[in-house]
Amino acid sequence: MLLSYTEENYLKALLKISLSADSSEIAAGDLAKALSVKPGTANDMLKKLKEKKLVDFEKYGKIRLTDSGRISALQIIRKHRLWETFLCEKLDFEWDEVHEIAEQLEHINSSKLVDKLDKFLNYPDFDPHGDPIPNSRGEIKYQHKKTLSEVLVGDTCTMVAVRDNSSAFLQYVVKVGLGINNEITVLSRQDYDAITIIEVNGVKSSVSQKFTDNIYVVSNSGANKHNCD
Amino acid sequence: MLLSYTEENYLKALLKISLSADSSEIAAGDLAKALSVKPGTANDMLKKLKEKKLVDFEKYGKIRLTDSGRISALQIIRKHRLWETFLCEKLDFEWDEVHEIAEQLEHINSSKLVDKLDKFLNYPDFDPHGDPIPNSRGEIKYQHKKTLSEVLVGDTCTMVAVRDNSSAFLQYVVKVGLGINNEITVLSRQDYDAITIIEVNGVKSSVSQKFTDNIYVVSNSGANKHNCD
DNA sequence: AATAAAAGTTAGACTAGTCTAACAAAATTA
DNA sequence: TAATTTTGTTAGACTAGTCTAACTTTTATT
Repeated sequence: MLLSYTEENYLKALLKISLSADSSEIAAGDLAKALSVKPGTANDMLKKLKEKKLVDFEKYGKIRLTDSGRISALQIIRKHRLWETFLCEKLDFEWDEVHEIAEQLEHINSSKLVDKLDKFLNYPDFDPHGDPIPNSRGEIKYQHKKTLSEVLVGDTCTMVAVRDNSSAFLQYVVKVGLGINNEITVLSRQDYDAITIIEVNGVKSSVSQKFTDNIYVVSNSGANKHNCD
Repeated sequence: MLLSYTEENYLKALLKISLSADSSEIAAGDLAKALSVKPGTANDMLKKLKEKKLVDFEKYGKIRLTDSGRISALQIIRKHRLWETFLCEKLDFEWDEVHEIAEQLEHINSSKLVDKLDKFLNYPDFDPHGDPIPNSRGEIKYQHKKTLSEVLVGDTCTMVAVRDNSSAFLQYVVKVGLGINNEITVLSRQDYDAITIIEVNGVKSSVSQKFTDNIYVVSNSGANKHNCD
């Protein structure tokens, strides 16, 4: 099915919300907020998407992606993350610069291009932010990840992703000397305000709870790295 | 100046027409035809572009790109040709497949991306079809090229570009065993219908005038290859 | 359970880009 | 030069996507 640029953005937003909320039921208001449009605008588009059998909902009810809506959304996310990977790995972009450009590139319509790009990048499973890249069948490799806030004092873990993809946060992460696949040791954590002292490559830093909440890691005990599913 | 997708397409079409006609004066009808829109539609957009000082024309008169219109158009063509080069050289696309995809990619808005892509491709001067790629200042390397029809019997030349970029023609060119930078020897030419017998890599083929009109070459006498300006 | 607040829907209006069809000007041809 | 054909312009209408503002339904609070 051919979708407009705007329809694609609505589908992508719906999938992202349902993934981040761990529920397939989406409130119309959350969608409007995610897309920075007014509720009435989102409502109009939802009717159109329902007409096209890409979403389903009752009047005043929660929204769900249909199977075909979900498949379309996954393809868009696949394109977005493949392009981000391309920009970082091949064109030497910093990871905080790629999101805006990928927002445009994800709408390029050519399945042959996507597959060739995937091959060129050697079929990556994760993008530069650690987010999983759906394969051509829409399948995603999951990681048993947790936030850095959950790691116990004294434990060592490996950073696998960020939760906040904003440029401001990503730049801060770099400043702390942190990046995907870096080892982090949690040296101490204040009871009162959860300020955490971490060590990365021999360098110690104090970081806030807001920071640790936005860093995803896997435990370093056991073979719990990338490529688990 | 930020331009819409459609405005960009109008500017690009205007530049292409003025280049192919060797005149900067463009008829409104030619523009409408190039874009497959109705004359009234083109007229509306021309008014808008005139308002933005990207084109200039009098009522019922010929159209010209202004300097800033020309610069914008050159940047779009630069992007188009860089992406075509990327698709062929890095993603192994055939040269007849890249045009449609590049039509989309040329509208991606990020000057940093264009410059990094240019660097990644090692600052190419010509795209896979032999068309010159404007550099970041909008400058173009010209070639002293002529069509294969103009080459005298007995002479040898080097193919540098095609005039017809249609998939049908490009596929035919490949079938004859021809490609950019191949040497062509003109063995004979019929007076009556200009049917020409050429030899490429030891293989002889008979081709029509329509064919030879659409192949650009440079003479092999003298140092008259790529990179002349 | 009644009321207030929050969330969702609808109607009417606007813009960009397109169309058709009537009209006007310019160019061609007889 | 007058008639005809070609080319360009204008007016009115349509679609997609957006807005505001009024309205309705659902949810939360007292």
